[in-house]
Amino acid sequence: MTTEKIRNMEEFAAAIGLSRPTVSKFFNDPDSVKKSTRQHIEAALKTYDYRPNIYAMNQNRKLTKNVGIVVPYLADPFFAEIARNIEERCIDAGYRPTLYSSHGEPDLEVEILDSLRSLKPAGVLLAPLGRASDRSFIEKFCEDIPTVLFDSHLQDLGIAFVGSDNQQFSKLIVDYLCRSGEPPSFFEMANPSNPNANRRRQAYLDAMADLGQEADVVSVPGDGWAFEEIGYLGGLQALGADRFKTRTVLCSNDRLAIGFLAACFEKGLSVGHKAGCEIRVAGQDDHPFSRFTCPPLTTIAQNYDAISSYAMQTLFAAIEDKVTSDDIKLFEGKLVMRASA
Amino acid sequence: MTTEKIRNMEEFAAAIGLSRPTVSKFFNDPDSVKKSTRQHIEAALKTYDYRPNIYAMNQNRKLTKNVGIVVPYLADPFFAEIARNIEERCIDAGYRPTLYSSHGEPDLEVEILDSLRSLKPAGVLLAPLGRASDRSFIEKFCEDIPTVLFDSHLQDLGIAFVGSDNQQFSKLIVDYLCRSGEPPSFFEMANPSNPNANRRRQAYLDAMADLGQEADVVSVPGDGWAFEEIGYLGGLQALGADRFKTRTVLCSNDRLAIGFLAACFEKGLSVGHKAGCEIRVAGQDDHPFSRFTCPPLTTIAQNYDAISSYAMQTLFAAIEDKVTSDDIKLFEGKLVMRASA
DNA sequence: GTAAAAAGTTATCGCGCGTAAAAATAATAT
DNA sequence: ATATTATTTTTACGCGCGATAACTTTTTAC
Repeated sequence: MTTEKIRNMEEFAAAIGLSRPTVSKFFNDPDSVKKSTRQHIEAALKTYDYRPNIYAMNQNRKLTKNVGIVVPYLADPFFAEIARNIEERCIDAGYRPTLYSSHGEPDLEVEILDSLRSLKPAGVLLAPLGRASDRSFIEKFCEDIPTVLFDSHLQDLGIAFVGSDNQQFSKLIVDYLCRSGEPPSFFEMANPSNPNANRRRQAYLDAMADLGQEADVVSVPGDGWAFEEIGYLGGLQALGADRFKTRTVLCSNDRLAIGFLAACFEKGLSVGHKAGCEIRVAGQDDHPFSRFTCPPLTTIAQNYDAISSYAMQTLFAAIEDKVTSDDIKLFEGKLVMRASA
Repeated sequence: MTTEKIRNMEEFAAAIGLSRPTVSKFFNDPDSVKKSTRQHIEAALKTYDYRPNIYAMNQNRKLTKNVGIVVPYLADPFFAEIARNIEERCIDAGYRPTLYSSHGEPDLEVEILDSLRSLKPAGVLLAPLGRASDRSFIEKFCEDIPTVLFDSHLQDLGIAFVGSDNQQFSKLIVDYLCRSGEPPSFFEMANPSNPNANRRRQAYLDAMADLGQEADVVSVPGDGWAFEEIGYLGGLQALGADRFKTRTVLCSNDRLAIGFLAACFEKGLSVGHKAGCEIRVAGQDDHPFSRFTCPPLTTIAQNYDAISSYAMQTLFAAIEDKVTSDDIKLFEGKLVMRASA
């Protein structure tokens, strides 16, 4: 065990009797060296625990294997889940993902993108803050670095956008609710930063019009990312003031619905579609926790897998082929019927 | 607007008529240059949008400003929240945090720590996977890089451990439950990877013994990090088989409790401490969503702020003073009384 | 066994910056 | 005006690796 600490590739190469360029070639593609030397290196790797410095590697490379993932709010399990999904796919594809959260703050989003440049990423998957984002800044960023947007669409930015078909989401759930009972009121926060919220409201209005029903939108105050609390407080207020025209409430998203359910509980309203229940509640997203609410939340499931998978594919295609296919891919949601509506 | 793109510090220095070392000094400490040149640089910084490359900066520095944050499972809002808290504190302290999630996989934890070395971090805040962690590997890592452990304690590793006083947690909630009604049964998963779970079980047993009550531990199968599902499925099974000796259930943690609440709901059991309720349920952690369960969950609140704050302080003290104070800091929890128990 | 192909070596830049010592310039004191 | 001190500049090297060109050695082919 002459385990003198190996400090760099030079020392490692010397220790195993090879030249540095050969070792370098090996790390960039193990098959680019002769099989015997490859095995030699691989064996030596277990004796001397040496690893090339990733950041030094990337410094002078024309194309790195880095991928930046930026989400607006990581404490939201939806983004945590989708980030996890994307990270795994990146790793499997041989890339090195680095995850960032804007924590709901536009300044931080800018800061992240700025420092992301130092990483020289091959590409970036960005779920922007939405309305609060510094559009012109992101625009510049997208010009320099292949960027696929997801979740939140910023018109004409990035090489592609991958998200959910909010039109279809709201249409689907409105149809279901109307078919199975009373037409729904729509519950939302007044100033959503995420543009999806606006599309969902509009889709609700359209769907209701299609069915010849009278729409009823209840907007409650609140901004930021504490959706459960907004849904809870707003729900208490709206229920107390009897603002809903119907006893069926479609929430703009699941987190709002979770807060609204808590408000219903506090008001002593029994939620569900069964006989004896006083109010039906539905959400949109199929949030990881929606299965475990009381009652379990009826919702429209985002296709996590499809979104992250397609976003990755698009990005990799762009990286490898330098295609700038400015397309928009929207995935449909699936109705998930549970006890709440 | 002679906005020729500035590519590096060399070009930037040349463009503003200074030498690179002077500019370099400025970026490492704006006060280390004359006030007039400092103002000169700061003004120029707005004309030419140049930023030093962070990774190149760190390459040849004895002490970087990088801080690694590693959590076991980021899709758990508890870790997401504490990570957010720590990240903000790092930024405010002038450090650059980078966040990693092991996604519950020991291999990935090792991989993360390995690649973290390339970052040359000044220090690392690590919440290990726990039982599943590669202890000897982490030990080596801690020898090389100042590391503060949090949440999950690995004996004798790192320069310090910061976490919650699980003894006190369980004692507090057991006392409360006994005082306010029937003594609790303890609901847990059979093979928790997090060592806190074991401490909580033991603390439950001790607390019950202290009060002269008969303990009742119900362990349900399941491993991994899908605690809600484990609590839900296990809860259904345990309730169905009538395994609980009492009608008061203390869950090992809030996520398990959330799943258990869903099981209770499905079984038609009304949860709460009010008259007419059939079962009381309590958790431990004060998970971000526990306020919004139906009914809201009575629990013991972890002191997020104190934990992250103290962990940061300890790490920075160690970085700056090179103190290796191998101490353990446990924060007490606060009883949060809500409707569920 | 010899030529051609493949693989490895040496050598030298380059990436974008930190760092340290020596030399030059500027600001302040006497 | 000279000495003193504070800043800045020059110069030079280092970090850990990628990339390329010109050779040399080994392997494969015939």
